[in-house]
Amino acid sequence: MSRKQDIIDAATDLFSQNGYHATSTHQVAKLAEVSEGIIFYYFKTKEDILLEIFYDSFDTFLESLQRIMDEAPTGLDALRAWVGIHFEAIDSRAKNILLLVRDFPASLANEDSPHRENILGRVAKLHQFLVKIIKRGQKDGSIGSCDPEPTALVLRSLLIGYTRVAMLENPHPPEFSKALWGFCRRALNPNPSQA
Amino acid sequence: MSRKQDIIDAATDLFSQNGYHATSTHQVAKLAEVSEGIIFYYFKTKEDILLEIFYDSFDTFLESLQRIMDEAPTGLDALRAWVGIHFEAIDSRAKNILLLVRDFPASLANEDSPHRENILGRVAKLHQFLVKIIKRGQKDGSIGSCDPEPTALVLRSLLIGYTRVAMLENPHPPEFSKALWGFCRRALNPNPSQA
DNA sequence: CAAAAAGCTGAGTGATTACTCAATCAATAC
DNA sequence: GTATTGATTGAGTAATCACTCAGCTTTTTG
Repeated sequence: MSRKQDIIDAATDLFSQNGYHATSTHQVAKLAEVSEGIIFYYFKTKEDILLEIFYDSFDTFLESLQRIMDEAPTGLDALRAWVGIHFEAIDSRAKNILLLVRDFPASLANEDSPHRENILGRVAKLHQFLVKIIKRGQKDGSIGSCDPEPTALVLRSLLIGYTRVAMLENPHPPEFSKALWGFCRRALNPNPSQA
Repeated sequence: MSRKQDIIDAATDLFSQNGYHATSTHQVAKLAEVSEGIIFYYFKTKEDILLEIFYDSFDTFLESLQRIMDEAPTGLDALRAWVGIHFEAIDSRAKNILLLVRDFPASLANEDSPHRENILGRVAKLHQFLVKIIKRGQKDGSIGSCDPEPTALVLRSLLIGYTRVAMLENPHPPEFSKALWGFCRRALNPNPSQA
């Protein structure tokens, strides 16, 4: 394994466990068993380590999503699989996801952050995937009629919030994930109810 | 206004704008037009300022929720009003909420944080409010049958996620908030659909 | 009014820490 | 075998920043 990967691994461990700010580059170097200097040979700044972890994780996530879309028979199935990725991350207490949930927002909120564009670009890509999935579901009859754009945003919000809550507050028993999916299914049900 | 409140106001401004870690106590003192020393006369540590802001905001939130429950005619109406509080916070770009959304998670994630109990206690209170609202809705027929505990968690997750997304990414146009509420209403519909 | 208490100041401090750099080592090229 | 390039080291540095404290001012109390 490359030195660079060692650094990323150690940083992911420490950042997710103790938080980005509470972790020093000294600690990262120690855990990765490299000198502190080399961190700054591979990364311009400490923040760049965080960003690289984020971009890598997100891009991997987008790739899985693409695979899911190709394999799922219906739009609703694709959505279920997308939701499932989140559950898996929660169950395995995936460090990179925990890291995102804990420490990411700060740099995003600043409207003048130089990373905002890169980040929002990836988020937009995910959003478009979801919109596609919803439209597909509406075509194949597995998802009811609704405006795909806002619905995609709602779904994204729900899963972000749920992942956050589940990872920060407590483990999530099966009935919670079942309830979440049931909630979505009812909201997206193609067969209109009698109001 | 008291000096202490001046400090809280300045801290809320700066923390929400630039982030907790990127803000120094020196800056807070300057904006509040007080000496740096007095910050530590009123607060034991910098973190205590953040916690006080959080506790105040959360307690105010819980009070509004109580009022809402007393006034709303049905469970579903109470839920709608609860959702509405979030929309108002987003629309007004409420600083204390932005602050929570941005900087809070870190101290929560550590299982051994001394604040974890206080925080989770308040969260549990909110959760119980929601459970009560759902049960009430099921009794008065405005909400369909579902397990109240997990459903409350799902609703809480959804609103946390939505507030986060709306505040960090972009303004939220009316059709988004409408879509969110429509999503909830369909998921909670008392009239079962034909599967 | 005197004394005590509370409120307030801002220069100072000690510890931390992201980042640098001159020097060494390893590998590749010629 | 020598030169060049890239990889790696770790001691050093400059800056930051949360927090302290001795003393001043204002308010309260008896």
